[in-house]
Amino acid sequence: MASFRSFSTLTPAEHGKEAVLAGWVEDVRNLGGIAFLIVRQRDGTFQATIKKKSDPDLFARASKVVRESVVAVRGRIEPNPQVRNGWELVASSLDVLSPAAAPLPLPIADKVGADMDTRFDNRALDLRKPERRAIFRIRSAVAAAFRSSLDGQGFVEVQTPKLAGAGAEGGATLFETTYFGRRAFLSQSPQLYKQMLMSTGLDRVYEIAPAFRAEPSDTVRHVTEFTSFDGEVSWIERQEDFFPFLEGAVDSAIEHVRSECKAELALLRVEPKPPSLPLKRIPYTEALEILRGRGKRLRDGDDIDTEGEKALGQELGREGHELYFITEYPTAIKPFYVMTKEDEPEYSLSFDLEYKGDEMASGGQREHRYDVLLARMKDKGLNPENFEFYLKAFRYGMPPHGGWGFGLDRFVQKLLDLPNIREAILFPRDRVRLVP
RNA sequence: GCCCCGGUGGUCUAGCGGUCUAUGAUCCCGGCCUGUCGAGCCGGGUGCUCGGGUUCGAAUCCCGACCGGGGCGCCA
Repeated sequence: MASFRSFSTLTPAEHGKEAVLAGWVEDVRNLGGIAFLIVRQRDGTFQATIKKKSDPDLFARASKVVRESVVAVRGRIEPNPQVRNGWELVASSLDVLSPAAAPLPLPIADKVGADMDTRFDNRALDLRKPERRAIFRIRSAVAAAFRSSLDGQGFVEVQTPKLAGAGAEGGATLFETTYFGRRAFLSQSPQLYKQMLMSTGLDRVYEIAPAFRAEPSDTVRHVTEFTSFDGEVSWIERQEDFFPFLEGAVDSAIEHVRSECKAELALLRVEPKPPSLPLKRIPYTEALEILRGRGKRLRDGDDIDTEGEKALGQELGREGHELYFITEYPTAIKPFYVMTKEDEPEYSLSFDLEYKGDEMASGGQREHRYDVLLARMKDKGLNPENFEFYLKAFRYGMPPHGGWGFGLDRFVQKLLDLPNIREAILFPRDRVRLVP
């Protein structure tokens, strides 16, 4: 059995021949003696033409098709310069394979818009709009580029558990669930697991997987379930040693999207700028100086707040840097596993990767020395007993290593200048939305 | 969690004490039209989130609940 054809695969040699094409009816235009069905497929729309004179019954049925119904149209492909594609399907028969109910809960081809909430309540219909689907083709291209970039450099793609028996890094709020009567949590990060792998010989790993945060954040850049692109690399001598993997992956994603998703970018009216490597590195203390120069009051050791982060994005954007690292954050505001600078322990071998003034990734070199790690854990008020499964990996020989956690959804948002991270997620989860 | 703004036909909006048996568009239904491509023209259809209160009178003002948008905190 042959499947229905996509019209974009038709060749000029098929002009003049019979074909059956299926799709969604985007619009029905009945002009009295002639009617046009605008039928949408994955790559666009084609026109089916029905003449009353040649088949009054077909004409009557075609005129009554409810918009967004799925139909199959049989007819002859006739070249016609009057039509947008240069050809039309002159129909001889029409099957309504799945009629659409009316009215639609959401406009698709109409001239009016819809609120985000209405759209996400009817996401499957919302995604019928080509510009919505374009986002996810690009998202797919981004993930493919990440994979291919790292696969080519000896990385192993891994999957670590998303159900965990213990909380991870402390601070962050975890979703709690039950596991055959025991307490369990949804993973907020693969951090501890990917580090454990560093002790095994799987010394370059990455993972693209969901992460869960039970933080009641209500912003355009937070959701409770997001996709994290994590990487971890062993045998580094300094933090800088693994930066090329991350910036290389990001650069290749932008390049890949620019070359492979031209139609999607045009539809979304965006042109991501390729960065130039290596990306600019700005030490935290320098970032503070820049912000002080703009009149912001900051003391050494203060975290850079959202306002400051945006201001920095503007400042660096002016110099042509959309993507840049902020390095060497104060140790106090970083997790226990971060390695401190040897000469200035109040600062750490850590970084954030910023894109257009928004945080894409954070990471750094990890503390691989068992005793120091244990001490750091206690300093942070954590009970090492709860992390025994993790510490075991450090007790018997752990290479120096470092890595990152990178927000895929957030990256797609900033890449395409989407106003809200939810636009980059098929079925977003936030504080209030759990359905669909 | 805090701050600001908002909830009007299926959808998106105007109205912000009486002139609202509520505006416009889109949509849906019916009619006309043989080349539309944001099709056009004519007619019809569907609505003030909920609960209190103020008032002679509430879509409109006040209080509360629920829901939504944005900002902050937090972070990917």
